[in-house]
Amino acid sequence: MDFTRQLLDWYSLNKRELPWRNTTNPYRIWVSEVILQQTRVEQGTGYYLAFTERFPDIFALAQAPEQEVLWAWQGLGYYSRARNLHLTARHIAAKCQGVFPDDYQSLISLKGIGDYIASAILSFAFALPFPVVDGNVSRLVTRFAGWAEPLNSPSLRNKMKPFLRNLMEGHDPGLFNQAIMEFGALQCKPVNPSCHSCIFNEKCHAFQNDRVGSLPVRLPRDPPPYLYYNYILARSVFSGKAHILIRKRISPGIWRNLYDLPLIEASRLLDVREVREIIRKGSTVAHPPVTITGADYQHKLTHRIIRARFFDLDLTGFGDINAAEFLGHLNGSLTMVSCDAMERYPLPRLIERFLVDCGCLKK
DNA sequence: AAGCCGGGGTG
DNA sequence: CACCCAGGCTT
Repeated sequence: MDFTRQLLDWYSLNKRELPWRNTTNPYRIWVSEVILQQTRVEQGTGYYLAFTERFPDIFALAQAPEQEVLWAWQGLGYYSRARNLHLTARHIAAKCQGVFPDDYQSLISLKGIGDYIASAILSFAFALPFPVVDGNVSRLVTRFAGWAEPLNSPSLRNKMKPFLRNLMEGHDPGLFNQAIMEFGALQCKPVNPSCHSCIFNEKCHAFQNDRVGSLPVRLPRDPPPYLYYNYILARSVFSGKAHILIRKRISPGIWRNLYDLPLIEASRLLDVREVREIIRKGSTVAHPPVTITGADYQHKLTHRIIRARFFDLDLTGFGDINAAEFLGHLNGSLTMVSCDAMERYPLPRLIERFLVDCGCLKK
């Protein structure tokens, strides 16, 4: 029996029931693939269910304000995925009457759709023979074939697709793609793969040559640099409700279009005296009531490590001093919102954690 | 070609 | 701690 026949048999016995399977609806497939980029199935499933419930078709997504889309994405990370998803939904709704393109060139010209997602949509929704190359597939193939070129090297990528097209030949493209990814995810796992129960272990180059632990080859990354975020929690009570000052991160970079707090970014964490002086310079208040809120936070991203310290600034009783003006020299686009309204704003996990810890946000 | 972009689970 | 996940965009 050939490789693909064995693979498909394995798949029919071992596949997981996942909510985006058993559909040829390109919208649903697209949403699931975007959510699952760089994201584990277990982490993405809940988001997928909530997202498709809130935005059941491409028109619902196109009509929504961006802030709602980002809110649905809150905690998933890589927020440009959500912004691009929204942009492309608006494009397809307006320019294509909501109908998804069914050719490769049109698909990858869309924001947020690259080679992988285009191939996934074409094979799952339209049964066209485009092999997908994701982390699971490249791991399985490099091990099985014994290819030691680094992942993402041109030479490896050049032979990956022909290899897969050859295996796919004569079979259902969507089924083949699902099966090979599932095999990578469940059997040919990144660490401690289940080689002894693997149906391919006799033909697997890595297993036969004791190279499973050293394939695929991944180039080492430089350690991420530290960022130091000194945040101001500017609070005030009026109209009988607690309010805090938040800001929209409008510039390109980390957490674009999400909300955080007035920020003093520096080469280190600052102390109360330094922060008080910075605030004093930008306001008419001689002695800004700045205190430290509690323990520092550390938040790790793939490419940065953020050390965050939060300073409390209680503006209650400062009468008609406008809080945004108070800190306006730090950042633009500041807004005073009630704590009750906070749960409607998309927040990075770091800010969400802090606001919950200090009682400004309920969770 | 290289840098940038989140967050979380696992060993 | 390190590793890595159903990758894509920008420069």
